[in-house]
Amino acid sequence: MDSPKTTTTTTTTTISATATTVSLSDSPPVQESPFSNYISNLSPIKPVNTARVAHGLLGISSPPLVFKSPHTASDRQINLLRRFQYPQISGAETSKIDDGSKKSVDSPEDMVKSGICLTSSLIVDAQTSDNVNNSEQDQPGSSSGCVDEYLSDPVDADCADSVNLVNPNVKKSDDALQSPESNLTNFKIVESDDINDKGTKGEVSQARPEQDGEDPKEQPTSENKMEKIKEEGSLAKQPSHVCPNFGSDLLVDHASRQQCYTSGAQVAHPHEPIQLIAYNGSEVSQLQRGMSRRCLQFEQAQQETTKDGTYSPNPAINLFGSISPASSTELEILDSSQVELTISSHKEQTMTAMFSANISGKSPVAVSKPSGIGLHLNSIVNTLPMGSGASGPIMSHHLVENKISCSKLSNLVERVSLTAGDRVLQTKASLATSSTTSESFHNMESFNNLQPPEHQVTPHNKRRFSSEHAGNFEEFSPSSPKKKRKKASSTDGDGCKRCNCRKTKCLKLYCDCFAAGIYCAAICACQGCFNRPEYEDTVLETRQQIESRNPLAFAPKIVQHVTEFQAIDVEDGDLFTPYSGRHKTGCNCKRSMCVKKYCECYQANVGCSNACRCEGCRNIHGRKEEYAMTQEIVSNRTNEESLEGMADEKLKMVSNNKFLHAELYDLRSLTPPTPSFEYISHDKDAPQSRLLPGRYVLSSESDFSMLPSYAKSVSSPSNSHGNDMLPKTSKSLDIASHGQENYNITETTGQFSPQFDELADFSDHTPLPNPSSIMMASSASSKTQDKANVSQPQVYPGSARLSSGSSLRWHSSPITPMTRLGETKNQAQDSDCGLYEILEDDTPEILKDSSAPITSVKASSPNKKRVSPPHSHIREFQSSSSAGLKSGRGRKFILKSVPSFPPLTPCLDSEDCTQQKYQKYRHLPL
DNA sequence: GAGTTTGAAACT
DNA sequence: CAGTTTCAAACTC
Repeated sequence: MDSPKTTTTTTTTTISATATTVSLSDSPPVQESPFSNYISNLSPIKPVNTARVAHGLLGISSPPLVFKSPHTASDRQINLLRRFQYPQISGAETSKIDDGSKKSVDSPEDMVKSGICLTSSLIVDAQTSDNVNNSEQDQPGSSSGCVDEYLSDPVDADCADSVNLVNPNVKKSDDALQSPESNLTNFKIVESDDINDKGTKGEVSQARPEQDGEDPKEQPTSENKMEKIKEEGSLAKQPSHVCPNFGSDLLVDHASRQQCYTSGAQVAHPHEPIQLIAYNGSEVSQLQRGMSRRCLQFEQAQQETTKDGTYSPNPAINLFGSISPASSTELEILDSSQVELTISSHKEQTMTAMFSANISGKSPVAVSKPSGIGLHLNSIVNTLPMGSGASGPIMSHHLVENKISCSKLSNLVERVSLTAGDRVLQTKASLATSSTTSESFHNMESFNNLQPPEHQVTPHNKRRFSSEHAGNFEEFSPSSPKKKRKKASSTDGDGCKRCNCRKTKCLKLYCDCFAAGIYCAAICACQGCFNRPEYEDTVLETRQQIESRNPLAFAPKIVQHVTEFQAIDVEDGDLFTPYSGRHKTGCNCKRSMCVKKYCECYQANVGCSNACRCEGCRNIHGRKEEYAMTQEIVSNRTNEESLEGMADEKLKMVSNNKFLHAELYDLRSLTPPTPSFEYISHDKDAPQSRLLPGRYVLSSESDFSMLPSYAKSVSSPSNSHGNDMLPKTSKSLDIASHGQENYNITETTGQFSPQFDELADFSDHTPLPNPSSIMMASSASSKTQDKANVSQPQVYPGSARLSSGSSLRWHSSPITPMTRLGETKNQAQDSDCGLYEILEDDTPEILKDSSAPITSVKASSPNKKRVSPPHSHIREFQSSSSAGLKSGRGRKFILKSVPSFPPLTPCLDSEDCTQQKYQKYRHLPL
């Protein structure tokens, strides 16, 4: 298959196909002529196939959602999953194939890379799909992509992903049509190659009966591919880790794959290959991590589990721990989003860590915990908030800490283990450094990742692993309940939950794990835990009971809702204004003043809202009063905007997005602050930031002015930083528009950003071509930037955006990203209204209230153009990331990038920003 | 590490 | 729906 001839032809075909596809995409594909048929096949939009694919995917993937907030399972997630799967696969195979893949990839991918992504998502998709479809070769190649490719790919991948996200249909169609042979085949092949597992194939086949017939073909093709890969592999850079790791990696990958396959998300995407390349290391690790983490996907999990018959049909899985396929699937889904976001950011950030880790060689230990990813929206939310803000490294460290707590790994090591991107980094690192080191490291990670966090607790967790499975939680609890307890703080860096339940058996919402829809892990210090795969039935029953009482009991507590400021410009640019999350039911704090983690709002890094019944609210993320004010303002804005600029905005809309954005920003700046706004600013410090919409603040100056007041307020510790940040931020913003430069600047910004809302404001104000760019700049952490520079230099402005988005993920994502992502993704895809999306699902009534207005605004007025300035705050960043997600709904890359954020960020932020904040808060009178 | 505080969850 | 109790996390020492 891989013969050069084929490749060439394929490429050519692909090109033509691509062009054709593009045209076709718009109109129903012409099926009559063979050529047209072929093209049509390539074309992403085919209902029939799509349906089919959807079935497989949906059936598997969707159900598993732990949360009822159903949206999470959306196509997008699936896509994400797919990505991960690919990466994994690619990771294993890639190692073998890398070089070959590069070659093959080069032609096809290059085209894609060439900026197609930027040019048009459709085109990209078509190409990617075409490439994949046309020749299986391509996929492997893409997947296998060399390190460089990986680096470059990320962007492309992002683009593709974003595209996919944007047009789920397209993806589906592509997958269904094209993938069946190529993609599916690849997967199967890969699996077969890697593991030779019947189960995997069987699973896949189950997922897609259709494919059964294809299998035979696939294998041969796979073999061919493999051969090619091998041949090329020598040439290619090959991520050293990949090949060497096989033992572990393969297993891991396989396991993850299986899960994925099982879930059905496994369906390969033509696009994914590229993505895979990009994400390879990180994604894989993350996936594995996610895998390791047991999620309760209650209903689905059961079903799937039943089907599978065992949590870990594959030996590999078993090795790592019992992971219910279903759960894994869900996790993956959730994780995938996170991972994706995380990956890019992690890649960059992690790079350093990776290297260090590699050097240290402690990596194994570090790996212990899957960065993961907790996966539940709730968990995510919670976790994110925790870490909101700090620098990438810190975050990683933070995350790792949980893991590390048990182990005493160096920070570096921890970092390494933490980041999903590690692999990527490793890959890179391996290139730079000796492959061996990276390899070992990778292997370790993979195992660790796969292993449940519990095991991971200690570097030697692996050992436990077996025991763990065999034994119940009890085994663990006895081991070190106390220790665990302490460290076991509610969330791991990853966002994984840990509990210390003693009386509830982890079957009540008291248990964070249970509440998050995940099984307790070894890390948990719970006693008499029934929240384990072994007691799945019990868990499900209990869950149902609880749900019967409160259908939203397992829904994410933090709902993202568009705030006024969050205004969305979705039309062209898909600007996603950051949106802030709110606690679904609000808090009821009476003595903590919402400045301690006792407050769920504060804990989630979200401001208090009308739903809160708190007393003396001083939530730095936004006071309850402020929230009310904001709403008022928003309503006012809406009115004003609708009146003012309907026509103007439309005109602008017509103009380029950049133009539009810039103008919008300007307009915002111009827009006189609403009285309420001013009032708010005066009144409140930190909270104010939130209230202060960027638009209100005309210029950085205004921001500065704001800042002082803000700083004055004792409550906000960040103020000082904020001041510093602002200037930097502004710079970063300017630069950001230019592209890669952003990264450098961004770094500085990123560090600060987490804490400051102002940044968001700036970003808003700054006339960046794309909001995403802004986001990126602001969000990107120094580490990320560095990495980006190194790894992503390839990326171009357009791509940069994407990448930047990823970087943002780091910073901003922390909050709810996961949750949001899941929800958002689904929602986004669903309808045009990215904004609505959030509200829709999870947002409970309360949120709806706030949201409703927004949506109305959006719909009614051209406001969309305006990118409402984010709330200033860490949240804002996060929100921004989430915003990205929203954008995703639109179609843009941003979405993808946004989703990815969430996972890791928290950790990063957590240390720097969070701690600082925390300390400051402590000072606050409580 | 033990004990206290806190607020959500659960219960009445 | 409100009040009380239970619970586990967050926090303090």
